Amino acid sequence: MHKILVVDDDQDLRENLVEVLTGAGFFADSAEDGNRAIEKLATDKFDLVLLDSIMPGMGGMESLPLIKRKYSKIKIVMLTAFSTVEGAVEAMRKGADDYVTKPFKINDLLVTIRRCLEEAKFVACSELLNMDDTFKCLANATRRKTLALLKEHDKLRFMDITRKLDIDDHTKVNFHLKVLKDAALLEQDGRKYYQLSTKGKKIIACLNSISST
Amino acid sequence: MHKILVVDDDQDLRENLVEVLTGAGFFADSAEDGNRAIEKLATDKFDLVLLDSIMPGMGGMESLPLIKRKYSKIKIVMLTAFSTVEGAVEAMRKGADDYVTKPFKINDLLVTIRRCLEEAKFVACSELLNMDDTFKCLANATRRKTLALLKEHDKLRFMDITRKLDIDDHTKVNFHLKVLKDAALLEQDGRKYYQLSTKGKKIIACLNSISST
DNA sequence: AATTTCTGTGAAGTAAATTTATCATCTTTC
DNA sequence: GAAAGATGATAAATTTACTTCACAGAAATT
Repeated sequence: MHKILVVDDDQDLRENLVEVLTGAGFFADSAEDGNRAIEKLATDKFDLVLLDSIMPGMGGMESLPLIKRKYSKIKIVMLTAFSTVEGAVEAMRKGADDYVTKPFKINDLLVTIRRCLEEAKFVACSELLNMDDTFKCLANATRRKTLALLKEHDKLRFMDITRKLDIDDHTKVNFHLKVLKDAALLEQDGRKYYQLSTKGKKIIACLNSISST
Repeated sequence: MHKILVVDDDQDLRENLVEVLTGAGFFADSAEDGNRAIEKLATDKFDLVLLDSIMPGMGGMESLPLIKRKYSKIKIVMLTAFSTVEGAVEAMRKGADDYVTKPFKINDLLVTIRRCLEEAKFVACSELLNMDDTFKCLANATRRKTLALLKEHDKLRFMDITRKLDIDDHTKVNFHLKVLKDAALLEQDGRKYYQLSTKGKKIIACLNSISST
């Protein structure tokens, strides 16, 4: 069962939402401002936070990046009364997963919540642990360099890669390309050009986010 | 020099923007709808796309996900006249990096553009290639499992880890913990509890994003 | 104080990954 | 159609990663 934290200074709305969410099959708890929310998040595990943007004490806009940074997998839906395009854009830039304007139809909110949770569907660690080939592949600098090359040049032929890697023995490159192909990080088109597969692109994007932050 | 593609059906605005952007030190080109934009992106490399949301032919909302999926590293700033909160949220959810409402002050737009490009600043591949220890670490399933365990339990002692991994020879676990520690993915506090380091947390978050999408 | 559990080291052996070397085929190009 | 370069398979040699074993001090239990 998914756990949702409702953060709003309006007690009526808070209690109401908790009731509705409970009725909709969620576990729901609530907090009256950003500080209390962060406390609750520290002790209890939640899947999603409904966050009011303006509250006495710490507001949603302030607590949003704090929460997102610490609990990156928790989905956050901003709930706001005085909504502007700028505010929405800022919230999304800060890491909100969705943004709902008050007053809202409760059904719309439920749809939004379900969609966010669906996106969060987390292959936990079981799948992560099965990515043995992928990680073994990435363990080698030559192969990572090859991926980087293909990221930059889109398509390359065997000897292009060999030369760009500055490796004189082409059979060594051949070995690594095979490993990469077996791990499905790259593929060859009809003309034998090597290119990143979808999986490969995803990995590269991810790796860049590791090293850049 | 950064290359920017202006996509708008209004010829005046298009030419104007290209001129201003060129004056501001960018290379700028333009396209009059989504289809033409996608064509231009296929032949030429761009760093950022200014995308009008409503155009005859393929609009920005339609082309946005197509562009983002194919060229994940290109930043996209939506430019829109009839702007609503819902529209802004939808655009951001679809992968826009920012959202500007027409009419805009040219200076505000430049600020937005520069910020987006700054964020895109790509540690290229040099840094990525130096992460040898990190990747070698992740190449081993036992070590990944250890990271996953620590992600879940925050702090664990040596024998806790050994038992949870269901490994009878504790010295084997010791070996892997040492490798993880050397790669700075985890650390020990004064009481010898093992926990994820900042780097380790970042890596784990990243790995989850690989497997979940 | 004696005993068990926890935490760790280092050497030596085993397994796996990588490199090197040898050879085969397939395309272009002349 | 022969020569030259591009591509790739396979096996042996080497390097690196991993496991096992023997041992030992610290901390907790009895």
